[in-house]
Amino acid sequence: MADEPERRSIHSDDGPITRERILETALEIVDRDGIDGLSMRRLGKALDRDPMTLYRHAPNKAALLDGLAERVLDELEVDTGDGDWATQLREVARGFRRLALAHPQVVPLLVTRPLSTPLGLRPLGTLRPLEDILTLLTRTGFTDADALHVYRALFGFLYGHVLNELQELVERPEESDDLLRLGLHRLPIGEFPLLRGLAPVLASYDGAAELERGVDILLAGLTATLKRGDSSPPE
Amino acid sequence: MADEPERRSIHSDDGPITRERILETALEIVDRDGIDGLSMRRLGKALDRDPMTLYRHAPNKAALLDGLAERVLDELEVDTGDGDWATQLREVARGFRRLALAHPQVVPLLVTRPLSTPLGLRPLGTLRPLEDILTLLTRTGFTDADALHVYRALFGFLYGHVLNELQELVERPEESDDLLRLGLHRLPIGEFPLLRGLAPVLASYDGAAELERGVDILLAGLTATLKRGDSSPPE
DNA sequence: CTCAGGCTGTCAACACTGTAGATCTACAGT
DNA sequence: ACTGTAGATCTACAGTGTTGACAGCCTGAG
Repeated sequence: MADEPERRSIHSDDGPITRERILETALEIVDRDGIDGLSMRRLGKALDRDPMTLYRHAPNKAALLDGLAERVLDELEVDTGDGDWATQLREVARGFRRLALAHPQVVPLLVTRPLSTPLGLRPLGTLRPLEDILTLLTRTGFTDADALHVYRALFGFLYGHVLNELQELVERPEESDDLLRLGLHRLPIGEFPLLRGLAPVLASYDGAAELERGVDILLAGLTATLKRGDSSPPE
Repeated sequence: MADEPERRSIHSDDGPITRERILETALEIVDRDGIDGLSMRRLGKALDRDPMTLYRHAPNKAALLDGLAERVLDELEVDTGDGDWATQLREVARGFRRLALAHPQVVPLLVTRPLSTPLGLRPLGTLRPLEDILTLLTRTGFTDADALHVYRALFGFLYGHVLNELQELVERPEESDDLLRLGLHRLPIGEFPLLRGLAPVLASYDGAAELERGVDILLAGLTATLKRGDSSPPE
């Protein structure tokens, strides 16, 4: 793609480091080795540069992690066209889930990083989905405030669902018995009868279906609850 | 409270270290200084013991963090008596929120730690709420599987709500203007008109009310969605 | 009583972490 | 040609989790 005629350094990599490239390789490392696998030194080595170079492009490691979360969240697309708001929200939910499954190791960052930064000071990329959803909803008749509430409910549920699904994901494929595969065998039968009984259900967890069901519940609840008040659009 | 006649060591603290005491002071540290403020050495110092002592009671720092999450979650009470399931769930939601607000620094641990451990191998204390809610729901007529779905929906939403609320919590009290206090002033007016316009609403965030509204939506959606199928209870 | 074994606590050491400070290089503008 | 500046590199420091060897105590067996 990029092959500059002049090479300004001994390095085999092309050109000076950009924030983009840093975040990209950082994402690779995190995707592969988890968050704890990312250290400045390792990142530097992966970029074939001295680790200290990174501090020219980010003040902190924390800032770098923020950037990572932003970068991943940037891939979330929100259709702000004026279609059916319900299906649009559903599409957002699916997109978010897709994102989370593509980068499971980043999800803790995604849901946790914003805790450290006040809303207004967050990277713009992080706020884009919020603004998009607000426009999407207000366009179809929601109050600003109601739109905000819907956003909160949706992302509240999304965060939670994704965390739940990622938990459920851990398995031990070598075992065939559900109880064993899930590690439930160890639970005292007397104290956890229901949980143990649910082994087969737990074993056949379907995240996509679970999400759809959740969104169903949410949308049903939303239309039912918001009906009293302003002009909430139908269907 | 405790003043043993015989002192078995030079230390001013009483008796040998217990896992309980470790987790307790660890919780204090985390509540005060955040998760990053907790190191084995600091914890050791707080307990007036050599840091290495801790490894007699926990194999890892990770295990210690797990224990912390478990300890906090243990405070969640679930009324498994046969009352109105909806209000019972609502009470669980309130309890969880109370917990999160009491130990905001632990919340990331709470929602994130289980990701590393398969469900069945998690500390029993962590699974207790799940089992309790299952009994609570099945007792009132839900299918096992449906009860599980309800649990998932509820805690999905709870996790998300709590994360959202804690984000919203950050403020800067020195400012009086909402835009400034939230740091929204910096946002380009052209790109984030709605978000900026919502400053007053954002500034007057009421977590409790937001939770209630969320639970309203959830319960409304649940009763509406689960109605087709088995015998879902009324009310 | 003596002795072994197992907890609990302590110490020193290792490999690593994030990052401050100084230094070096190379290019841009006057 | 000189300077300013931004990027990159090096060194060094304080702090991290954890391993392995060692000392003391308590308990139970012989």
